[in-house]
Amino acid sequence: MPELPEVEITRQSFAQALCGARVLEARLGKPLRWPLGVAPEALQGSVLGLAQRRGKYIWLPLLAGQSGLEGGLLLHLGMSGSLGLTRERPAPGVHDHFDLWTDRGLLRLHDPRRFGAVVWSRALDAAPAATLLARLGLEPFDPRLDGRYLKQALAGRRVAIKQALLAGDVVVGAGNIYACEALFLAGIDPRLPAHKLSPARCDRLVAAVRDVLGRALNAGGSTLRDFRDAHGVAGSFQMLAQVYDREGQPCRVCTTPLRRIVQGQRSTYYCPKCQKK
DNA sequence: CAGTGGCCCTGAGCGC
DNA sequence: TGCGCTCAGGGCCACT
Repeated sequence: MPELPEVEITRQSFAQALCGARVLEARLGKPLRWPLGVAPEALQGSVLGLAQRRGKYIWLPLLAGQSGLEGGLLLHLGMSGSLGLTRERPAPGVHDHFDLWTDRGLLRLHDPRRFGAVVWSRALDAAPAATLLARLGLEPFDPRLDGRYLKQALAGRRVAIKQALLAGDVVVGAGNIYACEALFLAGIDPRLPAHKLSPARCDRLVAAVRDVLGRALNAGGSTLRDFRDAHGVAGSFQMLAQVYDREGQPCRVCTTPLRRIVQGQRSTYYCPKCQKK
């Protein structure tokens, strides 16, 4: 479900409300991608700081308060995760795998596939958080990101541009849907070897990534499926997918039937006419 | 080093 | 209605 816009909207939807909240209890369900790394009881008494985002990770600072542990939780929603913030604390369902019960309500991770994670770390710049974030590329709206940077970062990389974008070690945030959409907007064939992008096309791709992610953010997260923020509020549907999940359907620009191919075991959708090598 | 494929897990959708 | 198959918005890791 969640690419950068969805993660960011999720973060925004609970960050203020929980900043300053005291942890009363933490509970784990089934194992997630990685172990929490600390006994849930140890989180009791900590005070939550303001949640931050890096790539598709959310960092929830934990301040020691009177009796708690100092550090934070690094959260990832994986493919199917979502966070909910509620006043009450209903009994957990089978797919509710992490609860943070505070004096301001319940933050609950719901994640059927369990590719998501909640990992305790003593600091954002200490292991294990720092290790997980180490290989991330620039944030899409980082002013240092421009065509020149992209060109240099892609130098010597023979993988297809779609896969380079998805890898997240150059720019973070564009997952499978938005990577397809950005390449369509930029008019670039997803199979093009990354190092072959001209400087002009690097400029266009940076602009396209920002455009797609920015519009999804403005629409309140996605747009494309069933995303809801931590209050259960759905995103608006202002951003129609141009190519994603539209195999065989006419390109909205030129009416050519769109194609689906597989790259790195992930589906790629593109327009064979609008997107060039 | 860059690139490839496997894998973690559950649920939805489809053809038969 | 049920079964078996494929696929799904992510990303780490082992291996070549």
